[in-house]
Amino acid sequence: MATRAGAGRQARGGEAGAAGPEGRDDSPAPVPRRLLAAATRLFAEQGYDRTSVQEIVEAAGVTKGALYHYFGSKDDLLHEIYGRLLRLQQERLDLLAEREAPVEERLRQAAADVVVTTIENLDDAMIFFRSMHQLSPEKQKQVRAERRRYHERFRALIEEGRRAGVFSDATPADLVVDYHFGSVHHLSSWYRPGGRLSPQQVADHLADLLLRALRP
Amino acid sequence: MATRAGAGRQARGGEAGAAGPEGRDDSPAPVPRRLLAAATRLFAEQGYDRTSVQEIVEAAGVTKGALYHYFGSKDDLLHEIYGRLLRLQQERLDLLAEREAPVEERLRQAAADVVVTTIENLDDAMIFFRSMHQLSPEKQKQVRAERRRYHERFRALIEEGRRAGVFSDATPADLVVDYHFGSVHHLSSWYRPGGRLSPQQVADHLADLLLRALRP
Amino acid sequence: MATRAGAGRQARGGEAGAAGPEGRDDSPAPVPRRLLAAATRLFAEQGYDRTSVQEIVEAAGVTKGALYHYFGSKDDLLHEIYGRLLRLQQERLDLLAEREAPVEERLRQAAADVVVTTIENLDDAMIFFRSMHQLSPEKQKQVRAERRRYHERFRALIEEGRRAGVFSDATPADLVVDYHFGSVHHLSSWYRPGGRLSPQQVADHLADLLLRALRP
Amino acid sequence: MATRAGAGRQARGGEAGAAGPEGRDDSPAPVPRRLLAAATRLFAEQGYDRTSVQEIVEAAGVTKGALYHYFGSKDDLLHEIYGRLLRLQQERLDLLAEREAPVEERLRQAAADVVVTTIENLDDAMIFFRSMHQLSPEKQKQVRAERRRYHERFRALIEEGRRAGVFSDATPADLVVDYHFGSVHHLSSWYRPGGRLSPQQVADHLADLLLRALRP
DNA sequence: AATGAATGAGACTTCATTCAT
DNA sequence: TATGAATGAAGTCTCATTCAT
Repeated sequence: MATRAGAGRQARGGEAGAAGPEGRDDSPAPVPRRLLAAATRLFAEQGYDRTSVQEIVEAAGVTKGALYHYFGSKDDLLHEIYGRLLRLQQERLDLLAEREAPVEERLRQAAADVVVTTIENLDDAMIFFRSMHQLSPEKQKQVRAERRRYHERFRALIEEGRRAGVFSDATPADLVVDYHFGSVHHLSSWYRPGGRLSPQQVADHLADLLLRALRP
Repeated sequence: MATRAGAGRQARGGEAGAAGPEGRDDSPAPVPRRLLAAATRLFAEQGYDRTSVQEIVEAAGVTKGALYHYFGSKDDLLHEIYGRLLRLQQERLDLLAEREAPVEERLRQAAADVVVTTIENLDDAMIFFRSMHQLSPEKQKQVRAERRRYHERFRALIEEGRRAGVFSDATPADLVVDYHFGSVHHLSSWYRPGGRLSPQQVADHLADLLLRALRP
Repeated sequence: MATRAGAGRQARGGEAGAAGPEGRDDSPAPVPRRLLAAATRLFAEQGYDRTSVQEIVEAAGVTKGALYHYFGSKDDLLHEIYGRLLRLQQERLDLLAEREAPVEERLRQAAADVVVTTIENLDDAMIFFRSMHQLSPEKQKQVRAERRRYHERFRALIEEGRRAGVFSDATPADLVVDYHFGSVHHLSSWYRPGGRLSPQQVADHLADLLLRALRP
Repeated sequence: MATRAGAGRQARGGEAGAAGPEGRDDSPAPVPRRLLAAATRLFAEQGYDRTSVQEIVEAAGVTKGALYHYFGSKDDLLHEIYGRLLRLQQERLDLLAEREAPVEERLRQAAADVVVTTIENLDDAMIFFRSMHQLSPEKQKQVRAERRRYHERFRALIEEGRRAGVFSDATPADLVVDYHFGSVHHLSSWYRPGGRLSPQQVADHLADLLLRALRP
């Protein structure tokens, strides 16, 4: 267990090593990375429960022993996929929210940004929304806590705008947040790459709807 | 085959028979009904793949043979649960949309109504959004077609309002529909019965957000 | 049991009743007859164990209750199919063997006749050779006894010819019988209706091979 | 998939390893070998459909998981049993047919040899003739193709003899082949080890019947 | 760091037969 | 004479995980 707990770090550590600063690295991706990529694709295509460990290791070109060397369980793969997306979005939201700009501008950018990064990681997002309930209760709790932190930061922006008098307060702020994130979750149900609208266009439209709904 | 083909009808037919006109029917619910109720609860609690047929029949107090007498597969149970909710919501939308009232009023009612019925059937809804991808491809196609019909009806209301000049046309109508239904899907992720807001209050707020976003 | 034991008779009784002497009977075939016909086709197509009672009753257009009214078990259907073919061939052999004709002529006709009737009842024959071991031990014993009687009658012809000096006695007679009946069994493995040779031509060739092998 | 694809080879590879060059190897037979032996015996005794996977693994002293580690399905076991016998007989026929000897001598030896090897592998042969139709259609096709190759080689011998003028051409050659192989198939229906005639005696008689039938 | 054989529990589904009506 | 709901045992196969090497 203790040994395996460190495995996640190694998996991530692998990312940095994949390409040196000189950019000339044609070595194959490291094993943990290949496993995560295979798992992500398969979970998105078939669902978590329908994807067997055997399929994952075959797609990654390794054996089961290797998977269990790096990850404590199948469940760990799922958790790592979540973590990847959550860390990315939290980081970007924190940066955007702290910028120097009118609050309505920062909210618009944050609302659009989460749409763009969700579309750019649509497999991760689909897995997130479909399979979170398949995580072990313990890990589920942890993920939910990280998500709450994200929501809180977003809600704080709305309330900041209200205090500044630029947003209506007709609707409880957490309902507004859920309204917007509902549409973000929903993206993986209908958005298809190569569709009529580019990710940025979709993002601008959805952010616009949010801002319009908040007009006083 | 012939036997099973008729089973769906009987399963639904069972609904009407559950309570006589005098309302005093203490006979046990018919077997197909009991099975659907048990499956609904368990799928919502544990997810479709994690719920075994054995658990369902035990919860319903029948044997596996009985289940397969009425339903061709576990998959059929899921399909029937979807159908139940879809038929209900489609019926209500059709009624609301044809009323005599200003279009903004009809849209507001439709937008709120789908929220209320979703909350009132939160188990069905949760199963719907989490497990639809676990249906057989064929049934998935059928469900998607019915859902599309629902969306189309909703979208037609928005476009009617645009032609009447009461809604903005800043955003493509289908995006607006997806925006709203995203929040409906999302309900099962955060709404808990007995919470701060009643189903109707939540519905009014969400409908209000939609209408505000559509203000010209 | 006792009641059902009589069912076989009724099933056969049904045969005579199917068409009156006037030949104008457009009533549907009686239920036991329809069941046997369906079972014969399905057993030949799919094998005995792979054919379910449900399939049989559906193909016959009746219900399971009806089947179990006329036949004590699935096994009974198989037994009845055997009996039909065995009775037919035994009857014909007895007639042929008693004719007034040289023994080599009678053997040739008997050897050809069993080929023709086997081809004309190819489904029954296929079931016979493939599925006899799936009968209950008791019924299997009975069938084997009837078959032995058939073989004995055939062997007697060979020995009659030997005593008359027209057949070689290089080979034990029972081996000769098995040699010929092997090829009869084998028919259902390769003969296809509408092939290059008519049933009678195939029969003549196989009888000829037997007679040639027996030349002194 | 990849794992199972290799299993067949290992199963057969296991054969060579069963006894070392010194012949003193008391290690237990390898798992795939034990499984095949158990399956062969049980299929012959009870038939393919009546033998459960559970019975096979119990007889082999392993678990179900082990069976499915080596064989993709119950069907694969059947296929492997067929393959074993087919490969053996094809190999022997090829050797015999190419010998330096008069064609009637080579045909007689080939005709007798297939009888002897069939008797020596009577379980395999019984399974072959009773259960081939229970193979998956795809595998059935493959087996039929291999069998056809065997028949073709045999038929070529007959035609060679005809061209040499030593065999009658009264009967189409393929009919002659079917005549003989019918009796080979039939062996498992009547031959019992320890009977009146030894395998070789039976083989000589049956080959003799064939040769006598072919006399000009 | 990695293999892959083996486990054992549990998955979904089928089926011949019975019985109240 | 016939129905069809219900049974309950058994069927084949899958899977996450472990462990000796």
